Amino acid sequence: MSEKLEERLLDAALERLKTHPADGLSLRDIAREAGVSHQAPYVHFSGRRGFLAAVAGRGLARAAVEAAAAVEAAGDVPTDRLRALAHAYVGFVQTEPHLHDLAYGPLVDKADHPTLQAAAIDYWDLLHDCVGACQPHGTSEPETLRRCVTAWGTVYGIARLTAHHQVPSSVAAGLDAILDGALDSLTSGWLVTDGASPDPLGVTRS
Amino acid sequence: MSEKLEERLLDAALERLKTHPADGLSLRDIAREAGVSHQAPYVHFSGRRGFLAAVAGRGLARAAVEAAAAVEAAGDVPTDRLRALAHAYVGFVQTEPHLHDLAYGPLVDKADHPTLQAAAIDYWDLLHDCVGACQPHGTSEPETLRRCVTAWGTVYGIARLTAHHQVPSSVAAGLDAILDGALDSLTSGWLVTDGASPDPLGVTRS
DNA sequence: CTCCTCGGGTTGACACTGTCAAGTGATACC
DNA sequence: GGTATCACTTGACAGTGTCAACCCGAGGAG
Repeated sequence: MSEKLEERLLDAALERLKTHPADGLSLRDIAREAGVSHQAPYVHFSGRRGFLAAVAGRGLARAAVEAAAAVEAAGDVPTDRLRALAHAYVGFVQTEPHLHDLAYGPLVDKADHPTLQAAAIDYWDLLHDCVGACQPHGTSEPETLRRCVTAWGTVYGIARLTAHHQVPSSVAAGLDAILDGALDSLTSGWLVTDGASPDPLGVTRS
Repeated sequence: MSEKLEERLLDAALERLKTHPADGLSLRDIAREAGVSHQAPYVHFSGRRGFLAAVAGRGLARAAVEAAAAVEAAGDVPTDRLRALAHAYVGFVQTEPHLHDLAYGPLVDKADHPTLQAAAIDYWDLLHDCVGACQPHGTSEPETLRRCVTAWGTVYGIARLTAHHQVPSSVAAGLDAILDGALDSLTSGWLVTDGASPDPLGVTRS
């Protein structure tokens, strides 16, 4: 009873998400677990979607903080920082796949709750910073954005496919190697500025 | 009334999936639409999960057939075929994101229905063939599998992120360019056989 | 022809869900 | 003291998935 009810409900939902997918999550169940009536959540949230969005926002915000810490701990080399972000992201998807699905899936819209929107922006900014720092001088902003999406998509896809057991387990076991290989491939491709054709000899120019 | 009820139910569900996400799909609603009682689906399917799995199987099987046709139409050059597969996959995710989510998401397990399992295997085999044909001579099978997962993950991630409007719309508009760039990056990286460090000068050896 | 089985479908019930409407009680303010 | 507000409860309603029982027509066995 120490915390406020609003936070207790969110934390109970996050706890359940660790083991159960989001679509089966019941407002009444959460309320029961918190020892309040089935209508209590409606005082703090605008229906089920609003509640789920708030849950996703809280969870994603925490994940973003963890990821930022991992990036900081990785030192100053841009590719090391990007790699740390990628591994943090994969760890997030692996340990909390249902939360990740909720935050970036169709059950909820970023417009449903401001904290979700804010957390998504924080995470995106982190990605943008890490990818941007890996770009050679003179890379245009649109190209950087495209590379952000490519990098995110790559890590996202690999992480989600393995988290939901869609790839042979023998392959999933080597997830880290796959991820590192994909990142190497991405970053080495970035050494070429946009529009230009591949020019391996240009890699050393700052 | 011409078709069998089983197929009418599946088709009605696939139709609804084109516009509504799978988690809100109601068995009773589907049954009503087909003009039968709310219990009729249980004659043919083992509960909701079994029904959803069958729906996903039917939809994924069709998508696999379309993708295979697109690959064939692309000619004989391996990278062209892989590119055709990637674009077909992205088209599938873009036009039927909810069906894709259902087939590869946590709402359903491949073990829930044999047709889903078979369709998933067909699609995977298609991927494996296309990726395998792009590998230089002597690439080990485990390495090929890893590259399958990397390629699938990359395309899957980029497609799903844009389909669910998680990236800035200005970037999503250039989806094809992003996809082609990612594929170029992947395939050029594959010109190096596994274990060896990057060696740009070796790209021409067969 | 009668009897029986059985697959495809129906009806009815149950527990459960999200959500609307109204009520309650304490706390803060004029 | 009165009153407005906030956090919460109680009660209802429609809709859902699922279990159990029933029904009915076609097909085969005797």
